[in-house]
Amino acid sequence: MKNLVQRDAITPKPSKIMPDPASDFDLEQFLPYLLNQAAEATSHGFHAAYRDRYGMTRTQWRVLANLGKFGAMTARDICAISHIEKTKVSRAISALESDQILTRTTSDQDRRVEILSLTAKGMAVFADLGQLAIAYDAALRASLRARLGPGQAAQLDGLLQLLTLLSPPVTPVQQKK
Amino acid sequence: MKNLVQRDAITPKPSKIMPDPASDFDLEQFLPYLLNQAAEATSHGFHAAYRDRYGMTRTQWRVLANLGKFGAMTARDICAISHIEKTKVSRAISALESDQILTRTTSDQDRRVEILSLTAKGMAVFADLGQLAIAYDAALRASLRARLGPGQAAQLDGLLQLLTLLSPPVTPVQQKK
DNA sequence: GGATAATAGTTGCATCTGCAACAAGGTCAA
DNA sequence: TTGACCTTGTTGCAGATGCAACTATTATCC
Repeated sequence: MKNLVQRDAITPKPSKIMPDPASDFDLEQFLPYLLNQAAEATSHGFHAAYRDRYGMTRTQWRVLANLGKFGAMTARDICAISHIEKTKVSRAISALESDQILTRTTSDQDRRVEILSLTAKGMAVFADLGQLAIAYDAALRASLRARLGPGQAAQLDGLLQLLTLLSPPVTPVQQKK
Repeated sequence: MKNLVQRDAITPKPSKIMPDPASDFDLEQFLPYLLNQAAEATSHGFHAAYRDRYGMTRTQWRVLANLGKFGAMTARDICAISHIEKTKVSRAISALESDQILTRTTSDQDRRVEILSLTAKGMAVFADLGQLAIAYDAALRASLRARLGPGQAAQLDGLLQLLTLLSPPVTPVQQKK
């Protein structure tokens, strides 16, 4: 490895002097990278909605959206459904509780568990943001369809869901400790 | 909205008492959400690689990958290519410099600009992580193809790139101030 | 029963992040 | 050349995050 000196000090392009394993890797085709780019780009546009209107975090918005969509459930359920870290969920719940968006009730069957349900205010906020989300999503998909035709665009959801399901088990790069 | 009390105290399923605009919104079809899920899931698997081996951040890894792939460039270029916030890039660069992964040289033409180039060590690290990334990506895509057939799987990259390009202009939900 | 392990959720702490404000250099025109 | 303005990159700071360790409760199994 010692001989890999600054390449542009020698030749403008990578020379064939020695096989360069790094050059096989193309960032722009690396799936995690592409997904992150697309996720950041699309999320950022909607960020203003929950932030400016209700001072909410992305995590808070997601917790709200899960409760709004699926009804009362526990923090654990939200973690399982959304794949968000439990501490993130825990803190989002605290914040949403202080803002009177949701209430917690300790379960009778299992007193470790707290059942979360939206307040009337929480439901109203969800309804409001839900409307905006629908519009935003529709605009995104319309642009996609306009450029790709309905066929390709329609497959996106399935691909993404599959990737989400697939990923945890897929060959971990290296043992975790 | 007042009459929407805790639903499970009344009926197990949402009643039809009043039209509920929120119910039109389906989180599981919201593109930013789907993308984030997939991005988090796939990125997390690779996280261990750059973290455990080199103590690197996701941002640091991306800056490294860009420099490795495209050669010497400025912080601004990295921002433009990767759509990462400039402060994030700035701090990643500082960290990578302390770790002797890259060096900065002030440009002669424009002394605001700093040209970043990988050191020999930086190239070695990039080569190492690049190998792992290729394997990881290949595993992901193989699983995709196995479940969807080569046709659909092949379209994913294009869809994601398009989404990334498309997103900034797409109807901002609300004016930013 | 009672030790042991598992589970739900929280907290401490170090680090990372986003945003606004900033310094330093460049551009351009009158 | 001077001043208004743009651009590159950094910093201050408040807040968000990840991870490990923790409490409280329930489950398991001898």
